[in-house]
Amino acid sequence: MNIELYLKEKITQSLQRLGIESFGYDDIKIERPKIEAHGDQSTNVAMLLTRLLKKSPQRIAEEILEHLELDSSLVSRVEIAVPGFINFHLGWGYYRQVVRDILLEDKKFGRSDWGGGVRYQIEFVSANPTGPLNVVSARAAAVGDVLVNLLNVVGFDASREFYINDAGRQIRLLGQSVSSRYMSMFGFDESFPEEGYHGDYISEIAGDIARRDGDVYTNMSAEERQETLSRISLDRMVQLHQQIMSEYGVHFDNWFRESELRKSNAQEDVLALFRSKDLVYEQDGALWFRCSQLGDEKDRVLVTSEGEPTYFLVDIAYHKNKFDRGFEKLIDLWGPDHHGYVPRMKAAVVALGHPEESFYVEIIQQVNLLRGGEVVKMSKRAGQIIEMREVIDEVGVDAARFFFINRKISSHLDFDIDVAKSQTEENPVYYLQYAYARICNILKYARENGIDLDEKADLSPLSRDEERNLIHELNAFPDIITQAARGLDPHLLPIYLKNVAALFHHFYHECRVVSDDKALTLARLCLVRATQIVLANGFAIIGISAPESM
RNA sequence: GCGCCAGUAGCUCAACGGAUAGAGCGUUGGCCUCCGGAGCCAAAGGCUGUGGGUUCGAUUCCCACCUGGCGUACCA
Repeated sequence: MNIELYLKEKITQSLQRLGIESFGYDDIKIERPKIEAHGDQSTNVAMLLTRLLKKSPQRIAEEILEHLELDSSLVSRVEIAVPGFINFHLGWGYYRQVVRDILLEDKKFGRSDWGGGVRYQIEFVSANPTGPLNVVSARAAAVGDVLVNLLNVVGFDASREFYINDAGRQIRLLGQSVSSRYMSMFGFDESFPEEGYHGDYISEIAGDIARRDGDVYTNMSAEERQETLSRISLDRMVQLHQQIMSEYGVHFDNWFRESELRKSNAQEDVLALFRSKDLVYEQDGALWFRCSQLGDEKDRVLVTSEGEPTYFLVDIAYHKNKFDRGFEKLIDLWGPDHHGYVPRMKAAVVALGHPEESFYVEIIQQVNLLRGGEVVKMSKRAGQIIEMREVIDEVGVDAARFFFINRKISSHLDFDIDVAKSQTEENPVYYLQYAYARICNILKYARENGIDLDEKADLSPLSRDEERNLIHELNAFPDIITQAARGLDPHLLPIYLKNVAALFHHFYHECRVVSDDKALTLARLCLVRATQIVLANGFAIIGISAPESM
């Protein structure tokens, strides 16, 4: 049952009895106080009414209480606290019901239909196929994946998309870079492009091609060879990206190729639409978009004076394509180097005829890798890039995902490799998984001693504070999920799960589960099982494993 | 210059506008005859960068400033 709705309804009734009608009931907050002495649920309603009623909050709270009718098995005590809070202490009748509900709902506990099936698309990572994935991509992958999980759990219809920039100048540069390295392996000197890609992986790709196909490409014209090698290299990079995402547990619903978009002349449709709305003009031989009228700081070029569509124009066409596919809300996760790009893209979405709120950009802030307490310096030009591959190979998928989710996505993240790979008490991932493994062990131990979990067992033996605190926290799970989804704040989940694990460990140390007291054992096994359900459901959203033993 | 992000315990970070600002790590001291000690308990540690404002109430919202990171293309 939802105790917050129950209390809100009762308070509303009380207010009506007091003759208070014109009041924003949505502003009434029912929340869990931070401090135990303040009860299990608390409301600020009396404080909100001070200006309207011109009385002290305490006086108002007293009047509300006089007209409040509550079920005494659910709410054991109600108090008024100093500024004017009304604090509710919940009863065991309520707590037992919570455990029952969790056992009954099992994997569905935490799910809701709050989102009403609205179709979301989240586009993330979308790294250029001209090089290996870096650490920011790893963060974006974890965040995007968890966001989609969260949105789906609360009843949206969300899907994952990876955009492959497989067209344009950078792909030509890729072909030229590989071609130059390839040729030098056969003793030919082909100039390396000025803005080419210098990483070791370019030589590796060239070497692989040389081993596989020999010198067959040396006879081609430079143009033909570069074109061919570019296609081979591209396919290979995309394949590598797909493989690593799969290992990382991120399964995109769609890998969208820019080249397909270009083939369909989608840019022309955008230009035609913008022309019809008088949103473009020509100047200095280029075609400009009047985005300064739509919130951007200046107008931007859509077609260069060379007649080439800009990346921006193609990107507009891509976002139009997303809407055309029926998505109602788009979320893009971008790197910090693209935040200046947000206003123009928002302008474009509006120009396409969609409401501004239908398009969100979340900037995934940068990641500092730390090793031995020192920031690992990364320089793209020098080819010193820590690859996503190295990180997940070194620290493992569970730890990597957990650490990337563990921060607000708008915050810079210090990723300490030593901590992430440590298998000690320093590592919060193990703290959570240890709680889960311990639960599995207790259930196993009980079975071995002839006591099977009975989900219909009498729960009245539960009476300790440690039990009640744990149940109270378990009960917050659906609310945390909703909050995390609504605010696009995946980091709330690790925080919450750490609390659950801590309360469980505390309970474990204070309350012997499997004992000679059969009735108490059965009741506590139900609580242990309920905790297991919450941890498992939380792990599933974060995408980390739930080990039965460690 | 303009824009974005951040500034909270020694360190890494939390805190839908709420009450005495919380965790983890690190430090100090306790707890295994007992379902897993990868655990538990306790102590110490703070003028929430600075100054104003809005509010019954501000770490949170607004303005100004300081510090750090990033961005500011007819590149992608």
